[in-house]
Amino acid sequence: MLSERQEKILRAIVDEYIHHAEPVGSRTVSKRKDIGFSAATIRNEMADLEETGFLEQPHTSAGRIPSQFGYRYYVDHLMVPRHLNRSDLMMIRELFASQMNEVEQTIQETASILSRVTNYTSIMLGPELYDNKLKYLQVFPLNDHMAVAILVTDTGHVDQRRITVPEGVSLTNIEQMVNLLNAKLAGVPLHRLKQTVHKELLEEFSRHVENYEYLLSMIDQLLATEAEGRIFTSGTTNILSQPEFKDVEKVKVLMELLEESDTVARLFSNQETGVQVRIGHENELEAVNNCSIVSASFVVDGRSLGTIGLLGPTRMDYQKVVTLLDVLSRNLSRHFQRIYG
Amino acid sequence: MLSERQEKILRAIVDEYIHHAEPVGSRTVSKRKDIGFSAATIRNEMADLEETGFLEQPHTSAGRIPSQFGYRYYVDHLMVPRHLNRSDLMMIRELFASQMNEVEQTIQETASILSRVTNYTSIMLGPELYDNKLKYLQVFPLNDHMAVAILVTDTGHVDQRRITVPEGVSLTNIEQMVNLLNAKLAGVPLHRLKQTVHKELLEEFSRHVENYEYLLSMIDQLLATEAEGRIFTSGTTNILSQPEFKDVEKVKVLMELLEESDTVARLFSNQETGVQVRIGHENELEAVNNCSIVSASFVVDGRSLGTIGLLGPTRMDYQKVVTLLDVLSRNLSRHFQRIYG
DNA sequence: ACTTAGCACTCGTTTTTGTTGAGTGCTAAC
DNA sequence: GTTAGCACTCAACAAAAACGAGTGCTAAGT
Repeated sequence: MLSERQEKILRAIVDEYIHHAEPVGSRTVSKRKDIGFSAATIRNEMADLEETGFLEQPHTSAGRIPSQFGYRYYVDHLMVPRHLNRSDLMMIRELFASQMNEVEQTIQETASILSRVTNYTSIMLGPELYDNKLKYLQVFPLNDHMAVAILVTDTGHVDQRRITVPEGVSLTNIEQMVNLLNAKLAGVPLHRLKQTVHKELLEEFSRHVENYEYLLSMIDQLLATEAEGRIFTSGTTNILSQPEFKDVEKVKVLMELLEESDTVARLFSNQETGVQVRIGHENELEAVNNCSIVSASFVVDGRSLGTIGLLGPTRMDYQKVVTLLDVLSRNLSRHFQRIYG
Repeated sequence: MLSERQEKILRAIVDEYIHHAEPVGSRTVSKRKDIGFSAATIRNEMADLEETGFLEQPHTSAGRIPSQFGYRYYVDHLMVPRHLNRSDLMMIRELFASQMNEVEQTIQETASILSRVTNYTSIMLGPELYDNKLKYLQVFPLNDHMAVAILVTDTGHVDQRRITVPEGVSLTNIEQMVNLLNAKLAGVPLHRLKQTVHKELLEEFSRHVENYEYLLSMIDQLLATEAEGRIFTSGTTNILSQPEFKDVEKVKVLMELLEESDTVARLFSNQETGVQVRIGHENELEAVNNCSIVSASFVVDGRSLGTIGLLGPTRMDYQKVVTLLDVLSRNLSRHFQRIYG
């Protein structure tokens, strides 16, 4: 356990390092208002803190920087959630006061604000459409061999896909099919559509719909569950402003990671309630072992609808970021609750 | 005018520099198979080429690098469009052999291939929906105060938006409205929808539709022409592999530029037929004065449908890039022609 | 008249050496 | 238990030296 004085010193060092990105020396700490001890005393404590693993020394004659363990302690016990400043609050107020009907739009703009306010890279995972239920299905023919299919889900998401119409299928055929599908598939989760058709409806089809063999390929195109682009990022370039990423090689690793959507999804998915902080090695992926990821999910009717998160160096302004994500996720939850509820 | 020998030398230098990114010395040139002169002779010619502005010398005792003027001459007169290698050709074949019904998907995947094959950043401008004509309009109510509107255009593009239903508007109202709008707006270009309603249809509305005042706000939401995300990029991180961008600051400038979609659209828009090469200062924007942009547009029924382009350092593999863009744009044109035609 | 070997010279890059100063650990005094 | 003082360490910066790729010029060769 840390003494009160040690905590004071650790907090001071983390604060200092977060803002100046340079090893903190004993003198710097002792000069702070909230510290009443001489540099020498601090030095002794710092040596202890290093021994216990809270601090590290880049080299013998340098100041100390927090270890990842130190950050963890800071986040868990030392930091005081800070109030947001006026202008940031205003931005958020305005965002949610404006009329945003589209889920995607809301998410994208939230991400944008988040990255602008924090100067980190923000990432948002949109809702999994996966288990949304089909509400309505429609097909518009475009010409002899092409048509547009539209799937509306219970949450109001619209999925569209262009499909090719097989030779020998008439408009009436399509209509019949669509009617039948609508009657039978309403309420079925998207990811089970195809399965349901193949297992339960084929027979029915053969009885009610002419030419049904030709229609099969069309149905399959229609019901394919697509790999969806539900990831939104903003402020990717902010990474470039961080001193820990002045080396292009490091930037590259991160950027490439951000381009792989499944990796990002895995990295940011967050089942917990409240704000979650993952520091350095607490992240599975090696590429982000010197980064921190802070995330929070937003919830409608008790079900997680998506996640909102930030990616930055381990030297992250946790105080600010945590309150910000807390506020934003609550706002998002409320916002979507109002739309869906 | 350049002598044949000078052309040979210039070509050699550009080739060499494109592949090794380092100033080319007289010895290196003289050692090439296609050159039959001693280093001393080359040196003399090089001095001349520098005087005429085709070459530059980073400093006194370094080799020469092509000037932007030199690249221009190379592109216009010296380079021989190279055949694509087998594996690249295969990739392209496969791409267009696969069934791609979605315009967006096609474009995105083409961009992806383009960046992988070239190791530059690829950018594609999708079709302007702007003057597509409305084919069909539909509204699905989601609950008492929300609905989804779907607009299908003559080219088969589907636009969707979520709208709020004003207090006091009934389902019947909506149906009436949609029917009337469909009857009156079919064939009107998207960007003139709103205008058309306000100028020509308001009176008609008041006669045929109950509660039409309440519906007005809904119509406006419905017909708003949105700023569309028609830009696709791929391989942004490739920039980071170029030696000319080993300085983070330079990367930052470019990356930030790539995040502004209107700037990108302006930079890449290309009205010409065939492949267009813009070298360094030939680009208006200062931020890309040390970059080259090569682009080609694809065409359906004589109308440009979009542009496909590459962003890289002025030291770009023009031979490869030009043929590649040529092939891809032709393929794209043919592909879309088949779908739309 | 053109080409080329030879050589002195230039200048960025790399290596070496020297200097500085922030910061430490330890000791001894308070 | 706290703090002033001091010797010590070591990265960072700067100056100096060595290196070498490449040039321009000259003079000899064809």
